[in-house]
Amino acid sequence: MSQPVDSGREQLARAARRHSTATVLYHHAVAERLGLGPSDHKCLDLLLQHGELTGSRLARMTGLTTGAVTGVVARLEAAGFLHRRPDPADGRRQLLRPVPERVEEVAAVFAEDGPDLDRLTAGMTREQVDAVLTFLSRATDELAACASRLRARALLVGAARASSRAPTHPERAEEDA
Amino acid sequence: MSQPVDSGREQLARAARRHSTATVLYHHAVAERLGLGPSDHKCLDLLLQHGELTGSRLARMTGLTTGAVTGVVARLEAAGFLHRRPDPADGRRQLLRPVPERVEEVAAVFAEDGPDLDRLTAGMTREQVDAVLTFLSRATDELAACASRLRARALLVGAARASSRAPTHPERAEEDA
DNA sequence: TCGATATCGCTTAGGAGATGAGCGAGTATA
DNA sequence: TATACTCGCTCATCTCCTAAGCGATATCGA
Repeated sequence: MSQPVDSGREQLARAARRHSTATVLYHHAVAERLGLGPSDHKCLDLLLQHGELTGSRLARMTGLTTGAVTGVVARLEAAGFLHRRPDPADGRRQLLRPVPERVEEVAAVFAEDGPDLDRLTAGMTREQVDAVLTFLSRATDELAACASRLRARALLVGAARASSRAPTHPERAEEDA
Repeated sequence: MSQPVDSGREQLARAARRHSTATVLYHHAVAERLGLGPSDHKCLDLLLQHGELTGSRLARMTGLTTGAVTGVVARLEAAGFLHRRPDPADGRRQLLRPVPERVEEVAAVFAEDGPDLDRLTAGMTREQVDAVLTFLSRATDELAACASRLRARALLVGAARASSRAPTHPERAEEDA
């Protein structure tokens, strides 16, 4: 292996890649455990992190069409994970928020069959944990930005193919995640 | 907020959760960019990390049925991402391996629209980067183990429902990922 | 103030992809 | 050698996503 710096970077790239794959597989397994599809779980996750969202916002964040989101919301509501109410400020909108009791069940799955954070940081100093925290936070922002870039580019290609005529499709990806 | 320790743990949990969601969304966006479905991308990822796998192993690792894997392999092969050859040691098996040239295209997508690792670790000492590396590595193992546990449990439930008669379904999840 | 345009969530038709079951071929075990 | 298992594949079926378009509401411009 070349210099320690390059070796370290490659090591990190590999580790991040493997971690990424493991995360995706785990996320899918959790969804199945909850009796949800991957998209449903994704949306529920976003809902838990944001507290309250509209359907269109959810569509923009996930890259799903509004039609797909309608299905997701219907399933999540039927399963009792989600409560919806009309937006008092905008008659077109629905405000979606997770249902606390059901959310606790989700949290229970994570507690029972999720990674043990204490074990992950065992033997680390506060400074080292902070470094991990910084890395995760930066990576989250980067990933969200990259995903939005990728989706925006895909839309441009799609728009070029269909030329003008904007469909129901999300007009532009959202950097927020 | 309570004690700094608890606060730190919760902070880490939240960061990990957000990072996880962002990862899943990014993974999906990359798949679309490559013209692949999420499962296809997942399998390709595993193939890239392991070099060569059999179909049944892929099914066990992803939790997909063998029927689904047949479709995944057919699509990946048609798209030129994958080469397959019969296992000389076992006439039933097919050995699947990624095609180098196409893999470079995938790598190009990551390079162009992937997170910049240097920026993520900017300002960190070697020791801090090592901490991140340790965390990622441990988390990867934990996630793989948890996913396999979840899937194994789901299979038990399924087996209890269908009682005996094992289907084509993956008999047990694999810890390896 | 009022018409034009956008956005919201929903619906529908159609298709892609996953499941679940079962098959023949090949391998391991008794 | 006979039996049980594993491999990858096929088929019918189902679920979920896309693409397109609709009515209702909101916003902007003249």
